[in-house]
Amino acid sequence: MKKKDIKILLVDDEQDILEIIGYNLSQEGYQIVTASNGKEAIAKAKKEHPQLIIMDVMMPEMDGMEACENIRKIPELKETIITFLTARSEDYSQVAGFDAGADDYIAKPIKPKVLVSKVQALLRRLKDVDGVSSTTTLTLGNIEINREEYKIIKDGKGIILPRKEFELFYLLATKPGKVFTREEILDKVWGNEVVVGGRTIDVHIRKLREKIGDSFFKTIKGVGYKIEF
Amino acid sequence: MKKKDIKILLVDDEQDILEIIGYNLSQEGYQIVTASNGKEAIAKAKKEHPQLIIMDVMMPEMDGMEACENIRKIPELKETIITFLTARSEDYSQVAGFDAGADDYIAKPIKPKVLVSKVQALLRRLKDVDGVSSTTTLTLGNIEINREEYKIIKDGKGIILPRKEFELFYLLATKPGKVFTREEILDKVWGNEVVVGGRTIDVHIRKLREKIGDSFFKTIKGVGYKIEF
DNA sequence: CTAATGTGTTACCTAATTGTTAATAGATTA
DNA sequence: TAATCTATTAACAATTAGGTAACACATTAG
Repeated sequence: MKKKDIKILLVDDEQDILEIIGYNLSQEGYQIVTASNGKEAIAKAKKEHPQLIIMDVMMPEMDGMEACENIRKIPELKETIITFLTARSEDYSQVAGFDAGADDYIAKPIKPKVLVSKVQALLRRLKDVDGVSSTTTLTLGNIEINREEYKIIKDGKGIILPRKEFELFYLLATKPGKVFTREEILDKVWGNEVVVGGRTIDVHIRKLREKIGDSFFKTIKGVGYKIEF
Repeated sequence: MKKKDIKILLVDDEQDILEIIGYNLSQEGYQIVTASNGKEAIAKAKKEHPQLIIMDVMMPEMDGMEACENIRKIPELKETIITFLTARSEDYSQVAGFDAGADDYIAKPIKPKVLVSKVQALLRRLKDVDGVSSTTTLTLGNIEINREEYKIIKDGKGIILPRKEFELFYLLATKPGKVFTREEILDKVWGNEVVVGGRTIDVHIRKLREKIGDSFFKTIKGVGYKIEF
């Protein structure tokens, strides 16, 4: 999904804030929709199906919490990320409207830069922003890979993998059957600047074979590795 | 807490505004106390212990900011919510106000209806306004987390946690199983601008492990921490 | 058949990460 | 004001992940 396909709903009763935030985010290429109270927010959310809602907690008519609860009840908006704008308060737990179903919060006063990077972080959860896939759970056969929990579940049993092994396995699992060349693997798991020796990948594959099962990993000589099951 | 037990201190140098706001809020059943400058505000705040202070920024003698800072220093008034009245589109005052310890601000010109609902939203933090309980407890397994009292109940026994420890535990508990990166933890528990040393999180995790039980907390090396039970 | 090339395996080293304790400064409470 | 609590840091210990060397094994070309 491209940035310009992402719609953000801003909800605040103060025009100023809507303008400032709206300006900054539209500069980034996002589509902006605004509402100035909870009721309006619900209506717009229904109509526009935004991917992200940034909403003030304190608002007349219907406050953010309430609106959030209502929005959460709408099936089409299950995937929508809702984040609150809250007056500063020291405590995370007080502020985070988790019962209401919020995903995150942003504390006032708002610095545009912070806001933008926060929004980007939130949207990273969505699939393929700018081509970078970031799905959280992969399932292949009897194996489940949970990125959020950093673990895999095979036949109901959880297996905890160290970071590199996990990343490697995860990479291969994103496209079962596809052969990943060593170069590709190095690039994606190790990063294109790191230089490692020639046996490094093999050793990691070895460990995966040990932990997950030899049969899953196929070596294509002279080319690379793939996963099969 | 009932509405009529809630005391609101209004501070403004214009008699008209005090009257209008005062009238509207007392109509709602709140107790109103007024002051016409910063010094008076501090005195009344000390004496009356209002739950909420609505204060103009621009005032003779001592302006709102200064008064706010002073009030914040008074221990008994730690819980008091302070909100400013500001002329519209002075985002300067927003930022500065928060620095002074304000919780929110209301922009002039003030529409009574908006004001009333905003006040209600602000007071929602207080327990049981109009009998609407806002007590929320998270429960996971045999552990109950009560964020109103910063305590958790494990196997019937209450454990009181210091703020940070509680916030950290609470954060992890909102999504059991999910791995929270150090970055994420810092952002949410410590705030996005605070910089703390490298061992701070570990130490807090350690204390939680001591108090709640080692087995709940999983370290994912190179990634972060998660709760499991 | 033998050399050349690529991969598998093991054991080991070390650098990065986390755990632990105690000390200190700052808050908070009595 | 003293007496506690908290949050943070510093210093050091423990752990583990990641990487490599060294060699075994396999495959293919000539």
